[in-house]
Amino acid sequence: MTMRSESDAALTRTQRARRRDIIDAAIAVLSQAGFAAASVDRIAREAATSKGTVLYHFGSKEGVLEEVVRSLYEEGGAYMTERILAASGARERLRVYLDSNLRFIASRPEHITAVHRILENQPTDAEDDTVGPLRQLLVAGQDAGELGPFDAEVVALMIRAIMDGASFYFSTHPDLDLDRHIAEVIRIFDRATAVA
Amino acid sequence: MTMRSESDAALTRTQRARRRDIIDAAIAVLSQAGFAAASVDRIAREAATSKGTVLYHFGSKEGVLEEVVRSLYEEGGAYMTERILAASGARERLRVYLDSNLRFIASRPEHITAVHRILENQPTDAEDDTVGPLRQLLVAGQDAGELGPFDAEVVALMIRAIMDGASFYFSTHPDLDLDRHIAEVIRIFDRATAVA
Amino acid sequence: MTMRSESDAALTRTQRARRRDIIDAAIAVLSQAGFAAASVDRIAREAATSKGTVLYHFGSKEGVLEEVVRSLYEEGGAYMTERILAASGARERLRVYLDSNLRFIASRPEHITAVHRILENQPTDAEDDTVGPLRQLLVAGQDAGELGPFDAEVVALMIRAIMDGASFYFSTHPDLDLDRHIAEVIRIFDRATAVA
Amino acid sequence: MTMRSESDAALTRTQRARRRDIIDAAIAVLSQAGFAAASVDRIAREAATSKGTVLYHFGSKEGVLEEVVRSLYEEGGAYMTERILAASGARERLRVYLDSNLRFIASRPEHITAVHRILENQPTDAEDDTVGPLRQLLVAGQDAGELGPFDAEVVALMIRAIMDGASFYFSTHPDLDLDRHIAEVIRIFDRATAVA
DNA sequence: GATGAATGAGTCTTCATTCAT
DNA sequence: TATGAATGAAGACTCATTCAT
Repeated sequence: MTMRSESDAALTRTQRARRRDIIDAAIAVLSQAGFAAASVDRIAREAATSKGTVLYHFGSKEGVLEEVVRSLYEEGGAYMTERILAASGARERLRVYLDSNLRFIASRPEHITAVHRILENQPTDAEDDTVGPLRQLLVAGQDAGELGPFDAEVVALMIRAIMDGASFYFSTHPDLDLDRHIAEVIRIFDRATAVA
Repeated sequence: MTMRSESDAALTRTQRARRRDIIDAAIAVLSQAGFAAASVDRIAREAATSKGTVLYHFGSKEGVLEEVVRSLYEEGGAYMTERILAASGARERLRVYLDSNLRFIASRPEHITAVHRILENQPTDAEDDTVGPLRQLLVAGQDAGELGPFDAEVVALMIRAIMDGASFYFSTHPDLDLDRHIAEVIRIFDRATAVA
Repeated sequence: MTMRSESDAALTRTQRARRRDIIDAAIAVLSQAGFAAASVDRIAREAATSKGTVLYHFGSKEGVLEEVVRSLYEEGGAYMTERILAASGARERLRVYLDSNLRFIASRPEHITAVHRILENQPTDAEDDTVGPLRQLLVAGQDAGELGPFDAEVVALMIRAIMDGASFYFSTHPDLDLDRHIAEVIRIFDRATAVA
Repeated sequence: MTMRSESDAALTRTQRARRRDIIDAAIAVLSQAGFAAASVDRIAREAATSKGTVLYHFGSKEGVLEEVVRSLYEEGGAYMTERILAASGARERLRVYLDSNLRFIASRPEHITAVHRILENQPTDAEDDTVGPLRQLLVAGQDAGELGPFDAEVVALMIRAIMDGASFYFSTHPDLDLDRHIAEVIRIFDRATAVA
């Protein structure tokens, strides 16, 4: 074991870069070749390194996949949370939720596809958490009289389903008019949640 | 050949019944344990038979999975097509589309989850075909003046995404009030596609 | 078990024909597709029957292969032995040996290829017996002063090797001038065994 | 990288040595137990290693067998080609061909048997190439007036057949007098190809 | 007599992981 | 830090054989 202090920034930076390379490679293989093809060896070759090195950095294949998932959530949270919190009013917050979510999805379709494939192939499915905050947002809007009397659970589910479906559609339609697409989704949920 | 009564089923399974058992087992394993866990051996044990028997009847693992997919499409087509064709007018046809689709999904959530997992783990993804007919239905309604000036492609995609998401939700919420859920979805798309 | 007397010629004839069909199918598969491809199932399909039927008639796969070998030896013996015994003098007998052997090989190249493939893939190799009679023929000729002072063992081996090689050559060169080929082989061994 | 002495061989096998071990094991199993018995597992055990290691080094079973064939051709070419080219005159060249060929066969009968078994069990058989050069040698000798008016194709085939048969005979008769055997073969073909 | 169905043993191959260097 | 080598577990598939009908 080599000694390595926290302040040894040069090495740490190298290490981080190498980890980033491997995660990027994993994302590329997962999104382009599918879950079954994403072996440690294939990811290593995509990252121009060796199987041993991948496992040296992440301990196990599961470690790599967890980092692929974690980093997406981290980036997604950073991207969306402040935008949504900055919005005032439930209606505006819903608009920003849809807008920032779809823009984030469009900005990294491969990463999102990769995470989908990982989650679909894992026994643990506790995705319900992603619906909770959204439902709360809607219910708060209804309580405040800003949003109409729709079923918040159903609408939240619809929105989640549309977000999940969007990544697949975006990655297969690179020439999409994103602004128009987003505007249309917002318009429809504006109508769906209107008070009148 | 001796005549066999229906009640003799335990001893004299016909080939069709054995195939059905295996397909049911494959659906159960795929939906409950995921694609990666769905080995031929696991499916065989779930069907209370042997690996060799599964491959004897279907030739290969791929043959089993293809039959899982095929049988769902067959059943789904039979279930929905006549209902939708029977409807008059684009608005009514859209309602029937949503209703029959969601009822079919709710009637066999495991089968649908299984097919999702198979398609997600296959290289070839040409699911766009499922959006085409729906878009045509919407455009026809717009041309006839029955439906408003929304973006038919976007709405069709939203509907497809919601259908795809529904099977997961239905299978994880068995106590769901299906009628209410369906009514809400229909209400929202009624609004979204309203002329005014 | 059905009763079947020896005089029940109709059934016996059927049975013999069926066995013959299966042996012919085995020969065809072995010679055309190789030993590895010669599964019971493949042989059965080639014979337009079922795996169960093949095993019913021959007990095991080994039984089929043994019959392929046995029938060739039987036919070969019947074809060659009387011709060779009818020849007078060692030199003439050697000529007839070469001639009848090569003609027999040319008459059923597939059967001979099939037997080669079987023997090559069996642990038991006691092919030396085929050289013995030939060596005796040569030695007798030398003792009688008809043949020269060559090494009988080596010449016998050469002849056997040429016979073995001939079947492969004959089956890959159907347009061969057999008479000329045989004449040449005889001429060479006439010279090789000449007294002077 | 530490310097390693030759005597350190037990601990630090180089990849080439390990590959050689596996090829030797494959040759041993093929020649002693036959093609059907030559499973990857059996070869691995013969090489005192594991199935995984064999496939790690050669990629597939086919890769192992190809190397068994390739290495024999390489060694045979190196052994014979220079000797034959060094000979002057067709008659002398034929003698050297027979001599070097038989000596090479006698020097590694197991390897040759192994290659025979591999080629016999492969669909593609284009062994005719081995006859071509030999026939050319004979025809050149006839054109030069050194060799008599025999059928070059037939004689070439006879020689090839004898070479092929020799490996089997040599491996089953380890106490053979090789020099005498070779001398006899050469004598016979000297006579067979004599001008007079 | 004949055959469809079933099965267990054996084969090749992939792959995540461990380890020595 | 990095990696080549090695390995065992698991998977899909083939196939000879058994058995009930």
